[in-house]
Amino acid sequence: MAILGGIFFTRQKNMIKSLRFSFNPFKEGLNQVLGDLEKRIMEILWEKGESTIREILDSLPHGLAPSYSTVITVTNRLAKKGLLERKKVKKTFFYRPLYGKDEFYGLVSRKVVEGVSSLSPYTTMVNLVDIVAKANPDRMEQLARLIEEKKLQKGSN
Amino acid sequence: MAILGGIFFTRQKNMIKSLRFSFNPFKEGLNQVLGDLEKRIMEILWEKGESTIREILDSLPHGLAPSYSTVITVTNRLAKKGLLERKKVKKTFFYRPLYGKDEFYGLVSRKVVEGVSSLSPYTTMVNLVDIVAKANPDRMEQLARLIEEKKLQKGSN
DNA sequence: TTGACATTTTACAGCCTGTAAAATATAATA
DNA sequence: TATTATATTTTACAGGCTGTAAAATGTCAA
Repeated sequence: MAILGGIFFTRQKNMIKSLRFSFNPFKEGLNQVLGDLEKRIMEILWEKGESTIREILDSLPHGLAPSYSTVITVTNRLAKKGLLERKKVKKTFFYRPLYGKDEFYGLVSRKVVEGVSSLSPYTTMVNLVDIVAKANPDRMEQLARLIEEKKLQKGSN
Repeated sequence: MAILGGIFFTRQKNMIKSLRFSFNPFKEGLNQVLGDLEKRIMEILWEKGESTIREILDSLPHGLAPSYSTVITVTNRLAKKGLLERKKVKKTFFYRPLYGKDEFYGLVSRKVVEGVSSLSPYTTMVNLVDIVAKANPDRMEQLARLIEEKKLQKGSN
């Protein structure tokens, strides 16, 4: 255990540095990337910014809340997967998201789009255009603008 | 077991109709969607069009090939996941991809892009444009064209 | 009927998420 | 200081996934 600026940091055995996840397109929203409990915990932490296990537990819907130790296990797994930072203040551990919610969405999107683009670039483009056109026609202009901007950007490099 | 047009079809207990998969953007190519052995089997079937377990086994790199029963298990799982059709001719089962390789890539791409778009539409667009610009600058024009076409298409509806 | 070969059943390992009891540590208090 | 309250770590199991394969069962052909 090292002391840094008055805060005690512990390195867990299997601590992992970088973000890890898999993507299930047959689920919805955050459940595409997180399990049910994982998702509920992340949402609490995004809301509160930083919490102890006890606080997380108390924030879970009463009656539907799992046990204290279950929350510990899953929260620690989120830390191992690179989603949370864990720091000890005095005697208690505080967990804090390493990425804001939007930032996290962005990282997931980035990684997934990279992956799917590497698999089949043209198809991915076609699909995105089609999906945007169907779901948010108003975004088409936005997309066109993004492309123009990117082209200019390239030109100026 | 039902007889249809002289071909015997068997419905497995847990036969699943529609395509199912999850996507791991930290892997490469088909391994984003399939396990190692699953991938090798699909590639053999895409190449051969249709095969028996025996043929699949014989097509696997000698020395690295798993046992006959392993191939059965994994191939049947691919059928359950909606990737293969299994039909019995006389006494032997033939396995055939329900989707061509490109078609499969397309379906995966479609589903994944749908999923990630629903999570965060704008970010997904930004990322795709950025990734395309970085990896295949020549595709930028293609993308712009796709958008124009889609806009026209919408106009004529 | 007996083989040879194919298919189904059953099982286990290792990874994942949800679940939680048991064991251990630690701080506050009696 | 000994006890109690609370937090953390360890250990474990279920159920889902892929890889692995033996064992049991089915079936055609000689």
